[in-house]
Amino acid sequence: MRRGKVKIKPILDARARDVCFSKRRQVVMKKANELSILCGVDVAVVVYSPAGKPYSFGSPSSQAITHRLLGMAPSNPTMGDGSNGSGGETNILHELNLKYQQIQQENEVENKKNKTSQQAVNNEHGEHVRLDSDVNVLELHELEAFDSKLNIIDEAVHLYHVVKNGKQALEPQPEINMPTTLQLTFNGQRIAPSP
Amino acid sequence: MRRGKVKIKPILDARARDVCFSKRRQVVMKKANELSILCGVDVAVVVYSPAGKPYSFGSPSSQAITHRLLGMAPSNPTMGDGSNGSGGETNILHELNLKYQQIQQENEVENKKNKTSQQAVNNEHGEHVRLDSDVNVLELHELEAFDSKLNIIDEAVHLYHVVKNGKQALEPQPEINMPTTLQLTFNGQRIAPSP
DNA sequence: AACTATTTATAAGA
DNA sequence: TTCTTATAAATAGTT
Repeated sequence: MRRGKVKIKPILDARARDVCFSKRRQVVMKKANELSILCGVDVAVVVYSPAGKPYSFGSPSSQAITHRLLGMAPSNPTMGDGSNGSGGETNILHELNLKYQQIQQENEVENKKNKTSQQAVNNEHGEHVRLDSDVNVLELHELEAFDSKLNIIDEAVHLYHVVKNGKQALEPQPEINMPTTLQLTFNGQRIAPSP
Repeated sequence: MRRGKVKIKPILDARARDVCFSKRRQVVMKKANELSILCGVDVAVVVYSPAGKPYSFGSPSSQAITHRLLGMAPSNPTMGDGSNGSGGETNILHELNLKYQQIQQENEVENKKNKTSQQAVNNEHGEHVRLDSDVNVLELHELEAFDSKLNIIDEAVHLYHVVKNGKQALEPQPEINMPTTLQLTFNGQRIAPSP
């Protein structure tokens, strides 16, 4: 495995290419996210899969719009210091990105815990069991972020429809606003689609 | 040096932040370039330094990808590749629909993983306990949805921006299209600066 | 999807 | 700023 360094040239095999794409795309997005958080800068990434599906990441590239959507005044565009974390206006997207990163870190921790202590506990049915002490906290974090996310996207998409098709297009919104596929109802209610 | 793993949080020290930015920016650009070459896909990256200086990378060009994302005709028909020539323009709605399908698929996968019914129990310490299978699934589930959510937000917001302010609203940002840092112009031609 | 040998990337120190 | 270095992360191929 991995004999010698890898040559950067087009991968001909479709399967290998798709696998590589999937892995590397995640890494690019992850690193873009890390860069935006670590350095507090604007980052935007758009990637198209070999099949043509778009993936994108943007930290405060959509910051202004987000603030607009939330009815907040756009933060001062000339932030020379860059240290806006003093506690004034909160950058929603940046916070969400931070939370996202936090979730990832916590998730990694949890995964490692699971791996190391996989033999933790089994209940009488032989099913794996573990304490949910910090699990609840983790879920709360995720729920909060998820909730905010849903709200923002709904508003963004909603606004898009209004601007594009006019106000009469509010009700239908057949394609986009349908949370049909995502049965991830949030808001403290149930989350999983419960198969 | 490098004791323990790095925690992703805003770097307060300006110098350390600049150094980190410089290094990580190069890496993001490099990996974006490698991704575009290895998998033959379109990639665009825009990064603003802490000082506000823009750096960008794009496989055909960040502008072309932006146009593709918006379903606009490319400015210069340089190469008539068969990617989008199948018929008609790829509009944002279609792209968003594809993304939603993707989310749906991901959710379905996670749901299948989550088939085992769960049940909360209490351990000998009286602490609340539950099966971790659904917890893990739930975490993954939310993370994936969260990630996808970010993507959708960015695109929807971007589109909203364009529709609201017009196409020219994209151009006035002369910084974005600057291929400043990486001169890795790629098109099947030369790729790496040949170290 | 998990594993692994190897290469890269990273942050701090010099 | 560049170089070094100990450690972590990423990678491609295999299983």
